[in-house]
Amino acid sequence: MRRTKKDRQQMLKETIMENPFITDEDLAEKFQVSVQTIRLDRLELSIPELRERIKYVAEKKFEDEVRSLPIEEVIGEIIDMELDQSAISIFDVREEHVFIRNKIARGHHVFAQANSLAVAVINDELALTAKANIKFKRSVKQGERVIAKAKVITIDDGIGRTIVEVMSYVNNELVFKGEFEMYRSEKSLKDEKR
Amino acid sequence: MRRTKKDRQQMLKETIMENPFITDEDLAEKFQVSVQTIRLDRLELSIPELRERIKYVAEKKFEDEVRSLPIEEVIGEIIDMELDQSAISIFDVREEHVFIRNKIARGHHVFAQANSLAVAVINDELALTAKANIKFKRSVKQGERVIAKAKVITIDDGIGRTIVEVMSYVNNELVFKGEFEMYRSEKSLKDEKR
DNA sequence: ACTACTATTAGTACCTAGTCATAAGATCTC
DNA sequence: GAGATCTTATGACTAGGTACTAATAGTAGT
Repeated sequence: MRRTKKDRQQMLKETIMENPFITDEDLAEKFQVSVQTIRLDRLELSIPELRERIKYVAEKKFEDEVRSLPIEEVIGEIIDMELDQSAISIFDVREEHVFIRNKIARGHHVFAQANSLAVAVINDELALTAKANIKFKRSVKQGERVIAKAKVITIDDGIGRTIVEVMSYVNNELVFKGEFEMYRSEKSLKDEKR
Repeated sequence: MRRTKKDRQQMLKETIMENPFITDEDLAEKFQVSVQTIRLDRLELSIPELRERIKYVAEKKFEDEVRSLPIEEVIGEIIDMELDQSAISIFDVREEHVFIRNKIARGHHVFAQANSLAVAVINDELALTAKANIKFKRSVKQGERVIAKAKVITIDDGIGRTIVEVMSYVNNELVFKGEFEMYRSEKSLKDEKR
């Protein structure tokens, strides 16, 4: 025994955790034991073989991708939308959106939800944010659900600017307020709207 | 020939593209040809075998992960920093940051760089954005490098607010300007600073 | 010293999803 | 009908394993 079995198995776990691409042969070399010992260890620890490990990583990537791609288009999920008028989206604050230390949501995520909703509500090919005036009323914590409501205030076809107001709430409490001046490339299609 | 060779190879490419986890046997079944034909096709199209494909996906996921974890803390890379005074970060606009249609960077990414730099420059345990007044001067395109410069304007220990101004440039041209009013939990440690 | 036990190593057969090379049959074109 | 291209079959070999059996080494208890 180079070291105790327990020790080796603990290290084996960690080694594979941080590099799932390592073969039994390499592991045997690393721990100065036979390949069979490594296999027994994996069996006891129920660590799958190299190919299964790699497959698992790849499959997770695939899942993540299909999840992140549509979400990337609009931050949060749109639940109501009337083009050039109003829109509502919800956004669940998860681990990846918060500061590690205090679990408070990073400002730019709350902003991103509001901003992308402001972009989405504009009935146009090209909508860009020109200016924004925002206020974070209170901090949002991990686990909370933010409901953003966008309202188109004015559509000025002359200079191609549209003002959108976005209010975001957690449990009916205002947490964020923003006024977005949006640039649009074309005239609004529905001129009867105010 | 069920269909022409070219046709089949085109479809093969697409099939594997959208599901890299498919075996030659399944592909042979799907296209009603022998396994050998599929292998010849892959050879001609230089599509690697199943295991190599899976490995590639898994490896990319690994790269992405180590890249995204530290970057997530501050959007962009900090290249200069004097706490409570100034800071500079760079941010390369890539595919995932732009609108598909026009390759223009989504506003919230440019905002995120500026906002997280404003958070980082504050010499405090807890720094949150309270208000922000921002202007997008011109749109930023995919492939461009945005350099954000943050400057602490005032530190008011009385109400625990700090004003940070962030200017972002592409090739020395101002693309974004923002004034952030930051909330901080404690007094600044260096009171001699203005 | 002998036994009991765990830990380790060795060896074999088998598996999947391939590779490479060769040969033979099928189909299309001229 | 001959050639060229395409398709299929066959056999030998590979990596990185599983599953199982068997032998050996080392330590502890009596």
